[in-house]
Amino acid sequence: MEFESLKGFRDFYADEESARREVFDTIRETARSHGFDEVSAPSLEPLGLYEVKSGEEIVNETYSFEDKGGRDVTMTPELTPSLVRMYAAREQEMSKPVRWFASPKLWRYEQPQSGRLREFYQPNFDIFGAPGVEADAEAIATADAVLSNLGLTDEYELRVSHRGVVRAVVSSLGVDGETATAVHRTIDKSDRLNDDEVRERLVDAGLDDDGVETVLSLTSLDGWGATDELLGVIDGDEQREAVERLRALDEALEGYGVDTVFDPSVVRGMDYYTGVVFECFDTDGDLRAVFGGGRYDTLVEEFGGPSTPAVGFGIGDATLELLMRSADIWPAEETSVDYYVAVIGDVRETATRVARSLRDDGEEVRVNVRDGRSFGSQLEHADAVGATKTVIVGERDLADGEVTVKDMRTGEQEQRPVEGLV
RNA sequence: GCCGGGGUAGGGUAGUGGUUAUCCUUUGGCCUUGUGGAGGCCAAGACCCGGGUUCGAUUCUCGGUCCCGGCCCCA
Repeated sequence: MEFESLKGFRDFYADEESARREVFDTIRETARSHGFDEVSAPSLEPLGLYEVKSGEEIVNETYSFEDKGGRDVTMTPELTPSLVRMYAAREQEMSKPVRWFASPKLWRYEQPQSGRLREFYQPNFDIFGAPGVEADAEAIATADAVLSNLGLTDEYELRVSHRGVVRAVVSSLGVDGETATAVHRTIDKSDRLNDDEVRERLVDAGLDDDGVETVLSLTSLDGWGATDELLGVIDGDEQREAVERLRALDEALEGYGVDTVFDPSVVRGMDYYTGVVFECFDTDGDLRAVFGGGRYDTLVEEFGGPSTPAVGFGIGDATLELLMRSADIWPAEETSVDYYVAVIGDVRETATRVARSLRDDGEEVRVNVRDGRSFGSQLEHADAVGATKTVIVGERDLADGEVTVKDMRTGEQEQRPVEGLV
């Protein structure tokens, strides 16, 4: 084979695409049932769109190039900046809050790994113009509904935190720049590290003993009961505000019947998050985040729009597939069709008419397009392509103005008049 | 960007420094243009790419590439 697909890019053959489509249909239906309107955005954007607030790492991991007009452009590595741009451009004509759903393909130039590819799908849900905890809860509950509608139950866990918590802790340490970034990352990683490893990283970052102990007392917190203790780590306005918000969120989610856990190690990579942040992991802890999101209340304004609060999340398709496969609920990879029209003898014209009338009636129909194929072979083919029924159009029946409709599963068949088959 | 393990027909595999590279499956044809999922027969289909060593490389070696996994980062 002379050519193959690029590293980290996938071919979806019919069976695979059919399974993927089934999953995405469920996601789309969940979006609709939760009142999100579907939009879509360009796949190529000006590079500058991501330089504003996505974070340096994201920009380094993009497929970027100069186009023939000398513009620096980028294959979209995430959707939020595009949505924010779209929102800012038309916000005046839309009734708030605005709820958008989209399921774009995105691209990142990274080393492919389990649950990570260079081209992937990422269904996104966003709410613009609702500042309160009700919108946070609605976003998280929608994310939860997506997974439960897909058939997942206790295979996943929702973890919630607030950027204000980490921000307050870092500012109490009196550090900034690289040190602050290193502290962020260590907190983010702390779930997968033991205390000694966390301590080592913090010392490397340049924290003094008090600073290290402050961060450790934060990362050792776990569960909603620990929100009280947060105020013991740092007691300041920002911390209190974050704690109150998280408690209100927990309460609001009760109404949805959605369980979450408070986990101060949830930080999120995007620089634009400002408040509540959340992510979802498999319960076994083997996979990357299935989805992640949070509140970004300043991004719209930074993109030239009016001050607009926003909250949203994105679901990575690769990890979702891994999780569904491990739960054994990935849809069957097979294609199907309602009818196969078999042709025996010189009856092409009638067969075509039969196919047309079935299609006009909304059925999915595959008609034999190879004259001279043996009848046995046609039945075999009908079976192979997943036909529910086969209409046998043959000279013998046609003498009586009839065709035979065969149920491919039971093998039962009945004679039907050609006219008025439907 | 870095590190480790891999690459034999469409899928799964066996094997080898030297005749025609194994088996299962698949695909096409026929038995079979009026009854499929079974069976029989026939056919198609592969040593990732390039350099080196060698009389000879699919096999050894080096580089690349892709896949799998880990780090960084992240969905």
